[in-house]
Order: sequence, then structure tokens, then C-alpha cells
Amino acid sequence: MAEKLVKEITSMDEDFAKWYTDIVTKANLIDYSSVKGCIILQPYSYAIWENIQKTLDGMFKATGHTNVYMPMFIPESLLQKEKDHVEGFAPEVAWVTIGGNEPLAEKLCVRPTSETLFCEYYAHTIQSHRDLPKLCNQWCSVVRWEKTTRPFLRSREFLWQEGHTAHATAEEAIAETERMLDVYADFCENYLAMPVVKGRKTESDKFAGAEATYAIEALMHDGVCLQAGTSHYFGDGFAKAFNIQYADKNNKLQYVFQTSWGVTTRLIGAIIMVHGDNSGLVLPPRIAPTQAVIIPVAMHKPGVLDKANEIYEELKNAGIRIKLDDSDNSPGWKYSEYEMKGVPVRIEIGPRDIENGVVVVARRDNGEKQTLPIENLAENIKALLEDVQVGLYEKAKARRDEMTYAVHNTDELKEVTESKNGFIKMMWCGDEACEKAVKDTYGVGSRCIPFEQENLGDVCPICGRPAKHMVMWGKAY
RNA sequence: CGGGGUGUAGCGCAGUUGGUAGCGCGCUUGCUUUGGGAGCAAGAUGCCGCAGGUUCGAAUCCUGUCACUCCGACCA
Repeated sequence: MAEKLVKEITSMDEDFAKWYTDIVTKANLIDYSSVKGCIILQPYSYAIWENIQKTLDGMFKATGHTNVYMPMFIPESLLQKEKDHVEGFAPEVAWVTIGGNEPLAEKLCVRPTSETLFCEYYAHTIQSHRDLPKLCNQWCSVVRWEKTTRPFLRSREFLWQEGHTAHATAEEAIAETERMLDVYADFCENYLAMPVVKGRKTESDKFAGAEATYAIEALMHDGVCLQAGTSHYFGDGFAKAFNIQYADKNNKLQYVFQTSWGVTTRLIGAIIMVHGDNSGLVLPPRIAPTQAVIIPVAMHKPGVLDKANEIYEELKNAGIRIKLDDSDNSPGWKYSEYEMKGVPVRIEIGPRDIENGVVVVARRDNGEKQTLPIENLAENIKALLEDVQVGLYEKAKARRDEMTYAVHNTDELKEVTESKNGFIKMMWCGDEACEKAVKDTYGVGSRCIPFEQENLGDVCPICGRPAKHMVMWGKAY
């Protein structure tokens, strides 16, 4: 009854946008709230976020960072201290102007990001070179009043983490910026099974107030690019605007050098669009709230539920995030439900299996079914989860590579941009006019200047002047 | 911010020339079922997005408005 299964969600090849919104609602990831662009994270997507949080938080702590919490309100005067920063964010800031029944003397911005708050804090607490480096992180939500919104990818309020650090030297701050980008790339590849391209943003695409912005870029199933995380180097620009100074070893006052870096619940959108298929979500085992689900078949028959519970206990004790669904829905219903929810492994157990001392195991990534002995099941399931994790990464990487096109001249650029989506590698002279021309004429923007450069020619295909970098171009969410 | 689409039961949708609201799924109860979204029976559920207007009478026609959604331009 394959027809009946796919009827539930739109085919990703027919209408990718519809497929995406079908999944976020039908896999019970989100619900829409009554405020545009503000989504309800249902238990299932929040559980994914908690796993992301837990893992990343461990990685931040391992690199010496500590968590803090800043207020969610920023006085207008504080936000305005750094000119580029306020200009970049002003168009999408939400303001609080009334407290209780009284108009406020100074309006308060609902944080779109917390650089200014951290700067105020650092100005208060950094006095000596002994106070450095200052390595802080914050888990919170921020608000950006977006005009067009999409669940996870662009909402008006979203959850994220923002790291903010202050260092004695520029070199140290730059090293921090790069280190945290590496942490993000490591996390995306090893936990989310999502290959990323590390690179630097062009001048026009930098974070408001940054001296340099680094990013990891991922490619979605439809060939559209997604910025999955950013890491910014601020130089001493914010320090000068907020007067963050320390006394160095010679008792001379110096400005600090700062960084910030963040990833958001957008990563959940990325997981959906990198791994999902026409049966629904597909979750990498290392991030899946439920790694394996046990579905008892004919569970009213004697011994079935007992055996299912026995297996449940064994797998749970082995450290597998396991769920036993003994609800009275039919087995077929459950198969579809957990496929929709992307649970990596399904374990079926019925009277026939019990008789033979086996279970039927199906993997979500490729649909393969196999029969495994109940003996040593935990070991086998663990190995299988590992297989799925690696398999998902390999599959995503192969697809990304397949959808990455090296372009050497404008004819090729025209041909590629008119016929397909994907990453486009092409040389660039470094002039913003050429960057804009690519965007205006061919509809693709610069995603980043990858750290891993290739030489695809000596000149910029747009203007013919000497090429400076290979740039990754593409359409983006 | 431009262009389209949609608002009717929890969800998905019908609703004819205007006559006072229906179907499927889901939900509740009971029995039978259970290896790919089970069957039968009996139930419950409506500010027809909101506000005006036309009319004896509006889910239906008119005006306004709000929300959601998709496609573009801009942004995590």
C-alpha cells in the first residue's frame, strides 16, 4: 500500500516547500502560534534541540567556555553605541515602549543578538590582562522581526546560543573565531551527519559590526544553500565603542579583541532538508530523541508484551534511547508514524519471532529489513545505529558533491544557474561590483570564500581582471 | 516589500441560482482485530477568520480588515 503511505505528505520532488511544511507539522515538530513567525516547538523538536544543546554545550565547556545569562532587553542608547551594528539590526528589531500602563522613558529593544549587552558587561568586569581571555556563552532566544518567515529556517523568535569572547590580542581572537567554526563543523558532520563548507563571508555579507565573518555552509536536498553557523571576529571595534580596556603587563591601557559565534534551531531545519525523504523525517542516530522503537505485533497474544518489555529493558540498559510503543494503534500505523518521525531503527517483535528467538529490524535510512537474534541484540543495534549514522553522512556528502559545480566562465555559469540548483565554485576578483553582477544576472549569491581553495582559472569570469579567490555561490534560504 | 493562494468541527475538505451546514480522518464507548496507516455498531464536536453593508433571509453577494501560506527581493 505504498500509495496510501505517500498520500500523507507531498512529494519532495514535486513541491519541496510543501514537503518541508508537511514534515514539520505532520512529524509533530511544530505547531503554529497565533503570532506570525513564532512557532511552538512541540516535545519532539524540543527534544532534538535538547540533544543539540547538550552536545554543543559539552563541546563549549571542553574548550573553556562558561555559560551566563543576559537580560532580554537592551536600552536604545546601548544598542546605538556601535554604528554598523545598529544599522544592520535596526530594521528587524522589536521594541518595548510601555511598562504596565506607563510609557517608558527610554524604549527597550528585545535582543536580536547580545553583543551590546556582553560589551557592557565586559566593560564592567575586565580590568587587567589577568581577566583575559573572557570566554562566555549564552543559551537563549532572540527576536528579529522578519517579514517572511518559515518554521525553523526563519522565525521571529528563535532559540540559539551565542558565544562572546574577549582577548588580549587580535591573533588570539582570530584563533578563537576559527576554533569555534571548527567546533561547529565537527558537530554538524559528526552528530548531524551533515557535510559543511567552512569559509569566510565576503565584505558585503559580513555580520553588522564584524571585521570578518566565518561561516559553515550546507547544501539542502533541493540544492539550495543554508548558512548553518557563523563565527565573527570583531577586532577592537566594539571595545572602542564600549570602552573595554585592560591594563597590560606594562600597566598600559589596551583595548580587547572580541569574537562572537552562534548556531540556532535552524539546524533542525537543516536536518530535515538534508536527510528527509518522501516518507518523512530521517534523523541521524546521534541526535535522534528516540534511536530505536520497538513495535510489538499481535501484542494481545501471550508473551509478546513481556518479551517486548524484556528487550526494551535490555536496550535501555545498554544506553540506547529506546521506546516501546504498546499503544493500541495497529502495527502498520506505527510503522508509518515512526517513519514520519525519522526514528533511525525499528524493531518488530511478534509471536512468530519469539518462537524463533529473533526480531525483525528495519532501518529508516534505506528501508532495509533484517532478522536478528534476540541474543546480543543490544550490541547489534548499537552497531546498526553506527552504520546508519555513517551511512547518512556518506549519502549526504555524495549528494552534495554531485550537486557542486565548478564553473570557469560566464557561459558555464549561465548554463548551470539556468538548469539546476547547487553549490557553484567560481573564481572572483574581489570586487563587490562583480559579486553583485553575479547575483543580479545569474541569481546566485556568494555563500563564502572556502578555506579549501582550488584554482579554477587566473581571471574573474565576470570582469576579466586577475582572480583573487575561489568563491562558493548559490541560492540560499 | 511586490505577486499569488487559503480562512467552514482537532486535521483535511465539500457546500449548486442566497433559504439557516455536511463528508472523510481523528476523538469517545463497546466488541472483534493486530507481520505496512484494521472492521462493525453507537456517540460527541461549529462565532462558516473578524467588522460593516445589501437582503424578508448571507458560509454564499459587496466593502473593509486580520491571519496563515507559497513564489520572488532582503535577512540566522
